[in-house]
Amino acid sequence: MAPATWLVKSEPFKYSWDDLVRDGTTCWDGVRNYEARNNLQAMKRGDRVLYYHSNEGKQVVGIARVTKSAYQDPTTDDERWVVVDVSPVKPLKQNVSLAAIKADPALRELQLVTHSRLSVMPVPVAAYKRILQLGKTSPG
DNA sequence: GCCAACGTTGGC
DNA sequence: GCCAACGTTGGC
Repeated sequence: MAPATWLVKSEPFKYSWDDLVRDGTTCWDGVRNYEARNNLQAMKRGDRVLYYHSNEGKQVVGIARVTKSAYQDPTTDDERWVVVDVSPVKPLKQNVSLAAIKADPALRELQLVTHSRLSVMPVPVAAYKRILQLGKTSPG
C-alpha cells in the first residue's frame, strides 16, 4: 500500500517548521485528544505529513515524514497517549494558506476546514496531491 | 484580544 | 450516565 498522508498542526512560535529542520527529527508529543491520538496510532513509518502552522501563518509550509510509528508519549506516564517521530522532507516552494484551501472546491472537505480544532488528521491522497500542486512542489 | 466551538472532567 | 463547568484551540 502506498504511504498514507496526514496533516499536523503546530503553532510556529512553539515549534515551527524551521525548528523541525534544525532538529532533524522530533517526537510529536503533547497530543491529548483521542481523535488526534487515534490518527497518530494509525501512522506508519514512511507516511507523508503536511506541516501546518496554526495561529500565525495559517498555512501549510512543508512536507515531513513519519520516521517512527506510535509509541508511548515519553512526556507523560499516562499510557493513553502516544507520539510518533517525524523528520522534514522538504519545504513547499510556495506556502498554501488556509484561505487558499478553503477557496479550493477539492479541499473544502478537509478536516482542517470542517474540524478546525483537530491537530492531527488524515488527508486523502487526492487532497494531498492538490495541496502540493498549489504549493508548486513535487511529491517528496 | 476576543470569542465560538468543542472536548474533557467531575459531581451527582 | 448525564450534564454543567471548565479549559483549550484556533480563526478572526
